[in-house]
Amino acid sequence: MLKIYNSLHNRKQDFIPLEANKIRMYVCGMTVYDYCHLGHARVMVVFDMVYRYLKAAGYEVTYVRNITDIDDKIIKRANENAEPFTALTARFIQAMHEDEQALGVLSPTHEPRATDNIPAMLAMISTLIEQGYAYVGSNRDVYYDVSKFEGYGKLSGRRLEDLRAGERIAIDEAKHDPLDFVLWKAAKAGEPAWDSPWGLGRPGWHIECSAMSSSLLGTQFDIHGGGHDLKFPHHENEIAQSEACNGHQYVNYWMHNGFIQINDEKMSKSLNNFFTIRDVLQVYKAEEIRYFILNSHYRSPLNYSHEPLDNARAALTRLYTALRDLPNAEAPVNSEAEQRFRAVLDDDFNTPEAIAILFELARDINRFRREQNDLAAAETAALLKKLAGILGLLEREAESWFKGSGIEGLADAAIEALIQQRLLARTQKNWAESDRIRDELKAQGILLEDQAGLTTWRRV
RNA sequence: GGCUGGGUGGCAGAGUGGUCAUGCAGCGGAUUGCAAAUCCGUCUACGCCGGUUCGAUUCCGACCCUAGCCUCCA
Repeated sequence: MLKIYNSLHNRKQDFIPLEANKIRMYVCGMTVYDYCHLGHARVMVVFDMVYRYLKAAGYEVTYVRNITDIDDKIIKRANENAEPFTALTARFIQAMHEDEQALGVLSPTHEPRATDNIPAMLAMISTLIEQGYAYVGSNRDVYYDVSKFEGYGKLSGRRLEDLRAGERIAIDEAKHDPLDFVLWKAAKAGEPAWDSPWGLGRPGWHIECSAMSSSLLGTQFDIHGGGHDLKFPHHENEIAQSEACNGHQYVNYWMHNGFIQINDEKMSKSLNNFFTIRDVLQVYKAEEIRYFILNSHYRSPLNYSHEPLDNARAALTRLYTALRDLPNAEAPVNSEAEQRFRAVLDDDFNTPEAIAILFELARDINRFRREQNDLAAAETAALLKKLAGILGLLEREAESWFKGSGIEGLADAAIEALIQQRLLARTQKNWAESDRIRDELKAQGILLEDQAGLTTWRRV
């Protein structure tokens, strides 16, 4: 039985989909005005893992992740660059897709863009106005009236009085209440704008998710995910909009992933302590980043530094070592290891425990090899690959992990030639020459390993 | 101030009312020409103070420290 920690109730709950064997899931995606950073990588990878596991668990999953391609930051950045905002967003959507592909993130079922869904947003805003949940402000902006929605604050555990007592809410004369949020923003001269019953303007941020999720998944669906910082106000406002508009519960299970931190502080643009995915890919392999993310629980904070990434490299090397040079085989069906693997993922996606099971399998494989039980080794390796694949790990060939691209440094053929020379020396028990060649290669980052009369090599 | 979370061995990071996380590192052994890899064994833990209990790192309460949200933010 799958259990999910539901942020709406702050506890783990049995997961029961609205429709048997089908899951409808929505995740808040990126605002595309810059390169994605590691925090975005975490959302991508975490929910990609969720998506993969739910499918592997036999569900038919419809996964929607939106792209916010119009908002204040986009307009500002486009103006700074003196380019149309559409050129800016097209460029960063492309970059985002490249980053996702590098990280082994599967494409969602749908990837709607805000600018393609303005009519659905207008319809929703109209309904909210008709039903008395929204009003047109003195500045022609349309606002949501939070006082009209009884459940406001239920996701984030806040009460309106507490929020009003806060000192950080900007005073805005156009609003009835400082907590009211904008649904439609009237355009200033020169800004991108769409026509609406309230004049030219653009949608507020929150309305896009409400409108697009409803369009693609229906007015009520199973899982809604996003970064922890979106819980308030973004997700709270989505609930207010959708439930007021549709008159029933919006989302059954809310999932929020924890942050990536730098020196125990949140990674963010304002603190200027962020690393883009492509920065990190200069130093670490994509699979190492993926391992780093999945080796902690998705709700925990995750501190970024070279140590856990180096650790990921060592850990993946151990796993790929177990897989190396084994023939293809059928994975055993419904093994004890697989059952435990599924059980820990059923427990709110406990990926660190799942990874621990992968290491048990690696040890089993190594034992079988030692016993010369090649069939059992190959079958266990197939199981290891199968289970790791649910996490999006160990999907490449072991040899390519060890030998890399070979673009830099010694060519594969040159390495092989030196290994042949060394083998000759070894048959003559010329250990000095043998060790000299091994040291020479080591100096160029090539590690030789002699086993059972064979010499294998890898780049380190 | 209000609301959420955390504090685990040298590091990272799970978990549990009473034998084992896991990976890296360390130590001992096997194997190896020597290594590497691998296998076997092994040492370092549960912020602090009380309470419940036969027994708490795990439950409860106080305290200390810490992160996040309350403003755009994954």
